[in-house]
Amino acid sequence: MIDSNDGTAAPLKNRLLVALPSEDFGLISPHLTHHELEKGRHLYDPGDQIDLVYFPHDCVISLMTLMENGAAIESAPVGREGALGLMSAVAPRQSLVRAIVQAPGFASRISASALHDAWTRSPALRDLVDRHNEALFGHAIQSVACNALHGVEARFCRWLLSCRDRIDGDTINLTQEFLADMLGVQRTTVTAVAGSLQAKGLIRYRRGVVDILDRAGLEAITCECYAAVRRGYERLLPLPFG
Amino acid sequence: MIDSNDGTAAPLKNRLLVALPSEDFGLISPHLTHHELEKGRHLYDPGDQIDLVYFPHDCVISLMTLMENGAAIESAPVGREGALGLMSAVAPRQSLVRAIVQAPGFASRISASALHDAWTRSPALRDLVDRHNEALFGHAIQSVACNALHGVEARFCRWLLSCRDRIDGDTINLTQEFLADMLGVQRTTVTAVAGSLQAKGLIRYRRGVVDILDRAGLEAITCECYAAVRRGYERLLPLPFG
DNA sequence: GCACTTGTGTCGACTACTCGACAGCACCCC
DNA sequence: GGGGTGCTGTCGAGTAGTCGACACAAGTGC
Repeated sequence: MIDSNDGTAAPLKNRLLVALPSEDFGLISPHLTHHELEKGRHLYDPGDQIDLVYFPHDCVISLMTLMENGAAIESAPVGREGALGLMSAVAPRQSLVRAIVQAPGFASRISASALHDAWTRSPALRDLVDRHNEALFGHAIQSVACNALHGVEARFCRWLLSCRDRIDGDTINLTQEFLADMLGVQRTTVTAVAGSLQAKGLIRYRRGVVDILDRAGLEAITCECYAAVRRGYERLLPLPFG
Repeated sequence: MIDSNDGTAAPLKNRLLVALPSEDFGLISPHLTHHELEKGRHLYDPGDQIDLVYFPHDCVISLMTLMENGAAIESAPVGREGALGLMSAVAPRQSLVRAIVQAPGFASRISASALHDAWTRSPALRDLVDRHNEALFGHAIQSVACNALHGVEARFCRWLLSCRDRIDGDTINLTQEFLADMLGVQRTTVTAVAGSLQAKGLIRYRRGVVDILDRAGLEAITCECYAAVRRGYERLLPLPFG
């Protein structure tokens, strides 16, 4: 448990923080604050200086690549298996993406400068940062292939499963419109796929809410990319998903 | 110029090596060897331990994500703006991808352990590695979006331009079959697009060879991703492309 | 000069997804 | 409880790209 900025305490679910040896965690814990992130909040836009690093506990942050025409598509999600802005622990960095809170929840936050100080003193932290960056890169390159080769249904399922791995519970709050943006497809296509998955009994949905009913069933029809990325995280990061 | 392993000398075109201050370069230059890489050679497969790091001078290495069905699609290219296996300077790493020589040419090579030694002693080298990894990540996430949103013609042009930036000359040796794999599309689609570009006078091609006739014309019909990635490299790495 | 291999052109049926439009329903607010 | 807003369902025309098949041409080796 860690102290919250509003006086309450909350469970420490972020895998990176949990994985740090206690003496190393002690270097950053005095600077960590606990925050509730509301859905839809923009944490960074491309070009923004990364001055705060977020360690999600039960929220999901989407890294969105922006196009000139205003389209924004998810390049990678960040949840309890990782952190947002971790590259700035090494050196000051600007964000390459728009980071938005896709699933609301709690995250621990630290200033990039405090994290950098700890980074200079903790080999364990440096190792963790390297591994995380490698896993995130692995996620990105798998998605490059996935978006070129796999159909919308498989990617839809992959997205749901990835999200599910990072939150508590089987209920995801999102509209079809939002998911269409994430996947870079038309909303009508999402409607069609969602209807088909519901007909198969894999999910149930209503206005702005999707319930996962049959996780194994989703895994059966998603593409190999889901498992490949997950294996990548599990290999490089000390602890499995929740 | 650097000495080659066969007694000849060759120009040092790799931007990372050129950017290193001379005292830092001195740390690695005794361990660098010069090699000619033939087209199609597999330098790494997924899971291989990265024991050698390659700094291309005028060749291009494709990082290919492999799928279970044997499909291999390019996630990112590496040329004179970067290096293959640079993450292993920080700590031992396994390759996530298949790395193949797409355009033949020369590269300098160093063992991962020698590079790591230099890395521990050279802040300039550490900075360069970080910047390179960041730029490569930027490339990957742009490609995630590009593959989801842009048509084959735009991606075809983007690929040609990216390749052109990393070699000397306007002639690229590749078959349509090979390019179809790179882009993750059918060969017949590549034939159609190539024919259309040739009809517009932008390229000329014959069996296994593509000549770029009108680079500006290609830039006009490629997607914004080409320029975005190039800007990313130029911002993070010290020197512009050749 | 001939056979062989390998790369390219083309055709046609098919599918996945786009894009615009509009109707209807669910939920929220007052 | 009624009105409005925003989410979802659906339709239809259109397009981009798939997939298999086959003919042909250009180089390669002998």
